Amino acid sequence: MISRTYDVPVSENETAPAGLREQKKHATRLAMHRAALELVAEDGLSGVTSEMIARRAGVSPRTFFNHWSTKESAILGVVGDEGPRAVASLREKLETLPVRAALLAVIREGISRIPVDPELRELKKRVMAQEPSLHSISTGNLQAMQTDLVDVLDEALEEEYSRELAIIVVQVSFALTRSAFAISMRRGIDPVLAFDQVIELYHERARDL
Amino acid sequence: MISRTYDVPVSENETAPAGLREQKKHATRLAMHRAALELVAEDGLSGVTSEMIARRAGVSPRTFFNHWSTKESAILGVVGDEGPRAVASLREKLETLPVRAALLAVIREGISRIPVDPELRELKKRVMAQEPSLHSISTGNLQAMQTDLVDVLDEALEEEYSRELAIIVVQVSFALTRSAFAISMRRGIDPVLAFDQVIELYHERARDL
DNA sequence: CTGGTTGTTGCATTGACTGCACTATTGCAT
DNA sequence: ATGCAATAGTGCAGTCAATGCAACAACCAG
Repeated sequence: MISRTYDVPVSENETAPAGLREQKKHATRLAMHRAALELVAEDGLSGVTSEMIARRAGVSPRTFFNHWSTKESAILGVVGDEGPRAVASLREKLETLPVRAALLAVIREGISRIPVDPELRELKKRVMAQEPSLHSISTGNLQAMQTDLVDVLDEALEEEYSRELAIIVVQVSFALTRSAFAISMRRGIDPVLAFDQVIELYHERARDL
Repeated sequence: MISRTYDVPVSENETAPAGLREQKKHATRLAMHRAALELVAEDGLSGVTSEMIARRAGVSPRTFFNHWSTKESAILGVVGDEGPRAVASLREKLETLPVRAALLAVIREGISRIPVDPELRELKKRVMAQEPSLHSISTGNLQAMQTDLVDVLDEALEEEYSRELAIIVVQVSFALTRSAFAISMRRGIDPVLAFDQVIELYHERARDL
């Protein structure tokens, strides 16, 4: 069978300790992610090639692209397709929660699933600060899922302009998410914590500006 | 002097009829933009190369990249750096308006500056619908300006957590902008009109979901 | 007409990314 | 333990986006 590209999250505390095979694969992935961050921190995004990253991680250039679909996704340590999980989770929560609350809960869940390697956080913080173009890419990665969520909400809301409302609610919620990431990076705090603070600030103070 | 990349908006009703030179340049730009949209509508983003676009537009491949920094920016007909103008405008409006209103006014101003070619709107609508990855890129282009606006607001707000509040307000405002573009594309209506509707929906209905 | 400016082009090059065929490990069943 | 199937890693060749550079052509101002 053909080897494919994964783009699945990097983490140590992954579910399933699994076999030796999985472990090695994961170690390779982590090595590449770390190498990517280190190199970019040193020489800047444009000063680093996929080949350099591969070399420092001790793999062939081809292997690099078997794991990451782009150079940038290796740097960001991205984040496979959360879409399906998010959709299911949203459907479930909509049975007991109002729209906005349900959506925010789903997002919070997603954020808390991001692995937090204390070693890499500082590195990533520095990299994100010095390479703004990565921000767009990072947030772009979320975009895919948004469409699916809009569909779910559109279906759930049975009002007039439900599609428009769904779009707005999803966009605004992800705006809060991006704010949380920005603040989390800026202050080096846990993303979930930042998210909670953002929600509070938004409700208590941001509305009457 | 060296030829540089422009990435400046495509429009017919541009300020300054200018000399023949300007006219030709503009015609070339428009031809490329149109060619890009047409080709992508026909064969999809990945089925189109920069060379094909250049050929259909009747220019050399090199000229293509003299005008557009990426293949995608030609498709989107992107929009040069509105940053400085937006910053100045925001500073001015902050003297008479509250933060959120000032920001929204600046954005509305920016949207209304986008040229609206009825011929191309339909084409673009189709392309955007069938190529979701362009959405991320389109919104990514706005991201650059956001940082600057955050700085201005941070400075203007003299509260605690002013930076955090500034981030949130800007992110949310741009979320509304993206919503407006999405809806504008979806229904084929004027972006400014869509923006106004979004603002109203947000205030009147989206808050209590 | 003339010279300076600016848009256009060709050429060569780098680097991201992919398909394919092949090797090397590992997991599993016998 | 041994052999087979599945999957991770590799090498290679190729496509295409994007850029620097130098020559060239069109325009514009005097």
